[in-house]
Amino acid sequence: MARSATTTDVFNAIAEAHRRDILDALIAGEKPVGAIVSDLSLPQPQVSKHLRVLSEVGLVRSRAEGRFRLYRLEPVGLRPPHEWLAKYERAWNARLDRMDDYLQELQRQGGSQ
Amino acid sequence: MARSATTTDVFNAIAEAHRRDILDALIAGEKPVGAIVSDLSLPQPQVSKHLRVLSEVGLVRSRAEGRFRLYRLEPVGLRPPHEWLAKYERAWNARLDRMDDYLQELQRQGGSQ
DNA sequence: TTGACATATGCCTATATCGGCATATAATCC
DNA sequence: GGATTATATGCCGATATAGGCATATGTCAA
Repeated sequence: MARSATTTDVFNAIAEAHRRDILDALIAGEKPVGAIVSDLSLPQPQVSKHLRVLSEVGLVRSRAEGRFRLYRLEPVGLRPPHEWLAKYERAWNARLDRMDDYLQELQRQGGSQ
Repeated sequence: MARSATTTDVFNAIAEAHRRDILDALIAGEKPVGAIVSDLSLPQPQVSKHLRVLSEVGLVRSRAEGRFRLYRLEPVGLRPPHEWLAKYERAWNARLDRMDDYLQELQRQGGSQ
């Protein structure tokens, strides 16, 4: 077995930087493929393929408009990864707090000398 | 070129379900490899290799304690993906709001019949 | 030293990937 | 019809991967 399929898993779908860029480009709103291509300066077939992956995991939907194909964000699929990461928010805050404490401790010691 | 290296990129490191499981197992606190192995019922070499990847992207640190090796979470590295996803929070809330509106609209129409 | 335990590493196979390029499909306009 | 534009798909090569297994490394105990 190789790495999990991007097609199956949202986590794998957003592991690709270009795909994240595409999603970012779609935050502003619905766009035809060509707009994404010129936004990101990527070859058109590459963009189409990434859009296909994003569409298969449900992060994006398309509708035909004349000979254009407009893609729009379907952001709900990003909730599960966001929630998985949210579990760690406490953990890193705790660490930053401890770091703060440590820095203040250093400062206190430095100040008392 | 194939997919980006898990070694370089936190997004790729957490794209693997087993690695997410390992991180989840470490939320409770520092653990030796063996504890993770029995928590997740995975072969030990596999766990060691995943820990190596996690360690290389800085999501995990280890210290030696006798013949054990204790791994602990280093959660700060999870902030960038969390923040990237946070941008979309508004987007999916907006969508859920619209969905709410839509459902209420349906209900209003249904109620008036 | 010898042996038992804990962990890391090496080699292997199968596979899914990204990107490049050429080309197919589809819609529009002349 | 034919030409042009917009997008999707097919095939290819290179590569990194996850997992399996055997084994190396390291640490302690008797």
